[in-house]
Amino acid sequence: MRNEQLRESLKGKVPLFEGLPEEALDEILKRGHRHQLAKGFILFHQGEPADSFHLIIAGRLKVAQTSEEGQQMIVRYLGPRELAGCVAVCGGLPYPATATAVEDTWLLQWNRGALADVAERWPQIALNAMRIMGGRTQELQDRVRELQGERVEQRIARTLGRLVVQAGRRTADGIEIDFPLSRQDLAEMVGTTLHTVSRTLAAWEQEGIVRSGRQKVMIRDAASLSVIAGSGEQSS
Amino acid sequence: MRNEQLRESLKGKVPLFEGLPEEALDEILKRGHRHQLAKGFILFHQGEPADSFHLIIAGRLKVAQTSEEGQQMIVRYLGPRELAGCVAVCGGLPYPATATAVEDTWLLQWNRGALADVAERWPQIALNAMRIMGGRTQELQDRVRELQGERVEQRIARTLGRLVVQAGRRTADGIEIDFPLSRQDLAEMVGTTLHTVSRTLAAWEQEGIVRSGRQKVMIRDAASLSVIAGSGEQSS
DNA sequence: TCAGCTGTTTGAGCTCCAGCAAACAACGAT
DNA sequence: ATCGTTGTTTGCTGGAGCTCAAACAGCTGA
Repeated sequence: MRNEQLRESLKGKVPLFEGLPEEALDEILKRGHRHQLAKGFILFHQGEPADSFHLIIAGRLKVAQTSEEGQQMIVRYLGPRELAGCVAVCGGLPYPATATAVEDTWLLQWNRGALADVAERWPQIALNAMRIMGGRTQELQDRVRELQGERVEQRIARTLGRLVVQAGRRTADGIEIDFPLSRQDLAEMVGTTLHTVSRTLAAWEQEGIVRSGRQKVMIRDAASLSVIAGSGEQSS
Repeated sequence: MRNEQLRESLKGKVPLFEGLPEEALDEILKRGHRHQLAKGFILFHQGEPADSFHLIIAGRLKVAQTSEEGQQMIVRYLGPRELAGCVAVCGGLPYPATATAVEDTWLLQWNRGALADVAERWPQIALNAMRIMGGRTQELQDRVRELQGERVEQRIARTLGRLVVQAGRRTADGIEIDFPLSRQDLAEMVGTTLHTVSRTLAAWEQEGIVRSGRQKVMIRDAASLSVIAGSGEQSS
């Protein structure tokens, strides 16, 4: 992809660079390093000092945290135009989680110094960064609340709903989650076991709400799904 | 309290103002408005536009979030030298939660404009703000992981451990949580019911790990507590 | 084509803990 | 002192969902 195309494809759509003049965007993109990561490879490890952050041009990353006892949790998936490592680099903290490519992924990378430079020239970037971090905090708070008060089925529905927004691809018979997503992955996002996820999806498949296969989920009836997400299905 | 005493009591201890020269601290404190909030009163409501943020001089605030369905969750308690509303104001977002005084509380308040001013003069403040936000994100991630993988007893132990650090007061027979904390409150922090909290504390009281009364918890054996927090007590 | 691996399904049992209920205790106000 | 309010204790019951187990299916590479 030529630089110009790249700029076009990103213009006005990257939250971190929102509100910047075009020449700023040009300059900033020029300073980033292009970079590729094959499916399955790790971009950074939890606990490493955060010396650079990454804008996803294409592909998808899984951000996951592991506790000392070995239990894993998926923090989120990141897609095109989203940032990996932004919270850590801005805060001067180690990476709080491990980022793995779940598809072949193209990135644009800046180191900490470059960020400081451009943030000084265009303070809007610092504001944007804080807004992004605030949004993430908000999301995590919501997730804690859900874990505390909602049933598993409801949480699976919510999680799928979010994935539809973040990574849904319209197809002939529904909206498909556009990257390989196993039952185990879904379980680690929701806070349950792959067994329960499997059973739940099977039940929904009966009702025609989803269709699913090996590492594939397709939503056929988003309305029903959001009813379940909102209230936890009190039917038969 | 005179201004000078105030400055002394805060110097070098407020995370947001870390690394600032003394004259900066002076100037900043001068621009803040003193402010008092009696026990039980609300500082700000969830959803309100965040136009000011607050440094706690003395007292304690409860930060809680309520979902549309009415279920409550306590995000955290804030004590002296901590900031309320910082994430929201910095990010230009509405307050994500409601802050209530659980004791008579003295505050120092700045509006958004004042923050922008001082952050422009001393950019270190912006960096500190981001580090604080990053830390909060980290904490919330840990909490999500705990909710997903740990038993209630373990989570209660962890929560008490954190409260000891944040608000523990050494006394003759142990460390007491230094503000009124009901079973219900603890339950909303942990993600369980007051019944389970009550039962768990009763069991621990048998073993001499805690002593508790009406809105009071005292830790007598912090070591045992952290063993439970770390591994979830597999004994008889 | 077959073997091996990884991911999925499904069953059975059991446990943790939420939900309901009712009594009890501490505190504050009159 | 007494009453009402608010917080706590404790028993009982049921069910959601975790755990263990085993079979099954889809993909990959030799």
